[in-house]
Amino acid sequence: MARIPTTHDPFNAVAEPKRRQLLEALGATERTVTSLVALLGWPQPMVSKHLAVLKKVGLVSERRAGRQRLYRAHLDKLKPIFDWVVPLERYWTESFERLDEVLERIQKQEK
Amino acid sequence: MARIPTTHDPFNAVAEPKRRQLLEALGATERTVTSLVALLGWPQPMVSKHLAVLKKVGLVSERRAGRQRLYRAHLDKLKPIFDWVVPLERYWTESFERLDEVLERIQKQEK
DNA sequence: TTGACACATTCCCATATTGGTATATAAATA
DNA sequence: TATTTATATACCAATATGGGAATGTGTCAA
Repeated sequence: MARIPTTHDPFNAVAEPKRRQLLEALGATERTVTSLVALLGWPQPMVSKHLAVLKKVGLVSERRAGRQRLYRAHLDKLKPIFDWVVPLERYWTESFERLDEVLERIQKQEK
Repeated sequence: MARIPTTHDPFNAVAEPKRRQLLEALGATERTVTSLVALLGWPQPMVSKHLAVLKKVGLVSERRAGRQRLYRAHLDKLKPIFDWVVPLERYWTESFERLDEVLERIQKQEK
């Protein structure tokens, strides 16, 4: 077997930083491929190919309008990532630090 | 170029579900490889190899004790993922739904 | 010192991926 | 109809992965 395909789930799809950028560039607005090319400064096939990956995972959808295609982000598809990582935050949050570390910092501040 | 190495950052390291399981299995407790093998039921080399990836990204650290190695998770290294995904939650949260959708649901409830 | 134990590492294979370049497709326009 | 515009797709190269099986390494024990 090999590595899990990028189109398998949101985790793998957004592991590529360019695809995160793409989602950010889309934000809440529908955009044309050309507009994304202009915005990001990438070669057009690169934009199309990354969009294709995002589309397979459902992170974007496409609507045709004449010769253009309008892409829209569906960020709710990131929920699995959200749901996985958020509960783990408590492990690095101050409220769960070891008591002695907290006390040590308080002492420093008192000096 | 090829795909970004799994050891490049937490996003790529954690895109593999087995590595997420491993982190969950570790949780807040230090564990031995053998203990993880028993807990997860995977072949030992598989556990070791996935741990090696997590270690390169800093998501786990290793401590030697006799012939065993004790692994501990460092979940704070997930912060980049947390910081990226959490601000995007607002896009699928009810408070940001389109007004007409909200109204439509309210009407249904009134029936 | 030899063996058993805990774990890491190597080798092999099949498979995807990324970027770049070139080309195909479809729609609008002259 | 011929051409241009907007976008997708095919092809190529280099690289890395993950699983399985085998083997290496270091440490404790008899």
